[in-house]
Amino acid sequence: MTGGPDQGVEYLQEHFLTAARLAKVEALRAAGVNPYPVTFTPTATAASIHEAHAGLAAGEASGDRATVAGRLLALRRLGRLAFGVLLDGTGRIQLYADEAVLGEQLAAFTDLDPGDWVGATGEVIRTRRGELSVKVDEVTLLAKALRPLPEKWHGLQDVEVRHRRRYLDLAVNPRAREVLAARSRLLASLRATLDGRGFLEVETPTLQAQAGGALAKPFVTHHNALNQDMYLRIAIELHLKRLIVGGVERVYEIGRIFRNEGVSPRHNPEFTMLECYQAFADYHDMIELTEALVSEAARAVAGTPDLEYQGRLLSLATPWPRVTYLGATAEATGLAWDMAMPLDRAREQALELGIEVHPDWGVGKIVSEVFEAHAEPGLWQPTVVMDYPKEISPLARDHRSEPGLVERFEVIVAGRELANAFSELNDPREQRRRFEAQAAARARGDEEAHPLDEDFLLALEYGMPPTGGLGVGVDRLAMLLTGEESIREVILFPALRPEGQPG
RNA sequence: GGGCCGGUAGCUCAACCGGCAGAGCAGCGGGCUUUUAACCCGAAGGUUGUGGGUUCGACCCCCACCCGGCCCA
Repeated sequence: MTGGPDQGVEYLQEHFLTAARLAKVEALRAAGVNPYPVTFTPTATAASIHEAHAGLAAGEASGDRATVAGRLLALRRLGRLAFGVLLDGTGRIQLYADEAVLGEQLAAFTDLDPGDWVGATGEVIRTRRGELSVKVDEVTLLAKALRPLPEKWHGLQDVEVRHRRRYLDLAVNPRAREVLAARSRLLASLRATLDGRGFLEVETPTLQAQAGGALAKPFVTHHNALNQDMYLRIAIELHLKRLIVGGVERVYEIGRIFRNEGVSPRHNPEFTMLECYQAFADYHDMIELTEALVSEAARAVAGTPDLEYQGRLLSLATPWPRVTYLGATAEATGLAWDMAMPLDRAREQALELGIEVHPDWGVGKIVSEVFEAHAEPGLWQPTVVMDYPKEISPLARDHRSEPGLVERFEVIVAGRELANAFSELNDPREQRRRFEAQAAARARGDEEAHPLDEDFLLALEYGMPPTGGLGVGVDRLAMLLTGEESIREVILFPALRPEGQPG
């Protein structure tokens, strides 16, 4: 890749493209013009002008004056007149510059470069060719760009550069702005739905002495003053439950969590999770809440629950079908599975299906591997999969009627997990036993097993009311609602390796 | 971690079997008073990701490495 950060001051002075812009900066300063003035006050936006003058006929002048500010995307010079394309936060508006109006000042306009930030004042007109424009009588350079913009027609195509320099992607590719805006509407919708139901939004620690609440490997860091290793959180769960213990009966957090896993089109090491907890609720209540959150978000972002994803129809319209975990696994494999089956038979069936079985695994863990490999990928339309094995769910309450299972569901959409929820385990002694089983797995070398969290147990011992809890993968939801197949397209600055040093 | 594909001018892309590395846009000079991928004329712009190797000669073939994309585990 060229034009990288390795190319500093010398590059700007030596390269013919940037040298030309530097020369313009110096010429402006010599003429007493500040190429980086302190501020500027526009009176209109591209969108407000288009809205206010939609009815203006071609060749007509509106009589209205407007001051706009934005980035110059293109400049077309035609002798004694010129046209510019200005992009502001709302869209594009044409600038029309005429020597008959500007006189000597036309040069100030035609000396601009695409990429420059510009303010312009003039009458709103529609040109003979029908383009709504500001007929410029005053132009101000707001910030000089020293580097050229990517190609105006093809935009910026290189995926790596689009991600490393997202500002360029946003400047020249309208799609980048659309995705950013869609994600913003998604977050606003999630908050509105929860706020409307009386949930309080909180922020809990991302830097923790112990990383719990999920089965995943954490990032380790170090606190110098305390001389202590710390972990970046892998879930929000355990702190929000402490708040439920304290009597905050409806609480949520939308926050970043960190998992030390490989990167892929569907995994970024840091990603955004919504978690919410509701006292006096169980997992049935959380199904309804999940449906509300997702269907409202679809309406806010896409305007409809009926989407197209990866070329296939995908309807988020509720209610979603409910299936059981064991039932879905049985249907996908043609084999019967239950928690009381002999371990040997579970192993044999898994091996038949090509699943490699670890000797420490119980029936629950084996079934979960089978489910993930054979059942989950086939679930395209949103499906509520209920009643998970206890062995893989150390924080969920025992099922009220099914031994060996817990009251937990996941929503699977497009073959992937979108949401995960439980009737929360609130018996402190049972929670301690679950943690102890996890600690044993950890001692056997399972790096993803849950650590025993005494501080969380202490909280539970003061009493947590019956509670339903829910986690929703916000990035995955953003992907569904925007039709993007890579998580890197819905994260503004996805994790990338540092660029290699040349030489 | 493994396999496949890619990295050429600021950007978007060419370059046949190994034989002088090109174009469009952007930039520079000139022309042009209704353009919107403006147009016309002219002159420029390159460590072909990095480092080795083979060869009379390498963008092209070989080896290693870096970055990215896709697939698999």
